[in-house]
Amino acid sequence: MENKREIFHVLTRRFGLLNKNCCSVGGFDISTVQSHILYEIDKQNTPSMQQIAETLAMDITTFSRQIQTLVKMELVKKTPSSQDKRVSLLSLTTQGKFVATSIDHSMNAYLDEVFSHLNEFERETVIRSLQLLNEAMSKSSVCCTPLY
Amino acid sequence: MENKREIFHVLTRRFGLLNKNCCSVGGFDISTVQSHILYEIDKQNTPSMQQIAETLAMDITTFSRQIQTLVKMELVKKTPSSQDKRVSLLSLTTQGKFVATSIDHSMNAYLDEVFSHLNEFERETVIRSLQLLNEAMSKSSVCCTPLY
DNA sequence: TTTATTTACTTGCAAATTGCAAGTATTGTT
DNA sequence: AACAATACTTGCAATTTGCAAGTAAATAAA
Repeated sequence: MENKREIFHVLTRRFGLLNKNCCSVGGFDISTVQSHILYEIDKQNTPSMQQIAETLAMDITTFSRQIQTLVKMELVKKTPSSQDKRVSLLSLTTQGKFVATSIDHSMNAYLDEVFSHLNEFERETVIRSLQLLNEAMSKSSVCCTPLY
Repeated sequence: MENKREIFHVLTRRFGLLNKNCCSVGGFDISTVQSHILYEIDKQNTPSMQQIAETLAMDITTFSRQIQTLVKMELVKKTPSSQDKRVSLLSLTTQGKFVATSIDHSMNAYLDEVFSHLNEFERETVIRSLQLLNEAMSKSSVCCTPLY
């Protein structure tokens, strides 16, 4: 299979599957989108709604409602900014942090299992290549603009 | 970023974006899922519903309805099998074939643009690595089982 | 051959997700 | 002070999803 599209088609689907079966942690049933949101909140330093929505290239209204859900689940906390009262700053609750960490662990475990089918050299090459691909996509004008 | 999860998180999101902005062809507005369905029908030889649904790891009921939509759009044709009257064989209409081909072209163009940010050596390494990754995922027990 | 089981789908909800339009506060700008 | 811009939030309405339950045909068992 020399065809790039073919490779990406399969890869996309597989990533979807990987992301799907990763997100049930201690009674919580987290959707893929929600796990991405938790991940980004965890990574950034008390970000605003806008920030995360833009990073994930999500519509702000959809994002707003997802956050409402996550707040109800007591995984995310919304704090009004003292600087700018329009802004809500996002952070993980203790529970949220726990869930995010758990997902991170299981995702890494999944990935380790996947990579165990490669030898050391291949593993390193693949990782390096994915980084290169990420960089290429970030430079691309046709897609993938956010997610710096 | 040595963290595998980080890499996959970003890559997953970027793939999502790439897949999203690829699918408006001549008046038709194709969703990502639908483009994947068209792709697989085109690839396989008059497959059954089950076959495609399984390949794409989709719930058969969801799939059934997606096919109904695609049939209404006159992109897909459903032919009852003469061998087994329970089975519906899927094929692309002329229009469907055209749409599938157009999407394929534009996806490849997007990918070419992305890869243009790499040099020849990197390009080949990355492609080869993605193939390796696909193989590793196909061997994995934790995910990605269909999509042989 | 009749009866039961499995297979290949299709429909009935009911819930979740999405995005555009329109609205509410704030904040910044003439 | 008046107007525009920003950071969200709500009102739909369409789409998508999956489990349960149903139909019809094929296969296995009695």
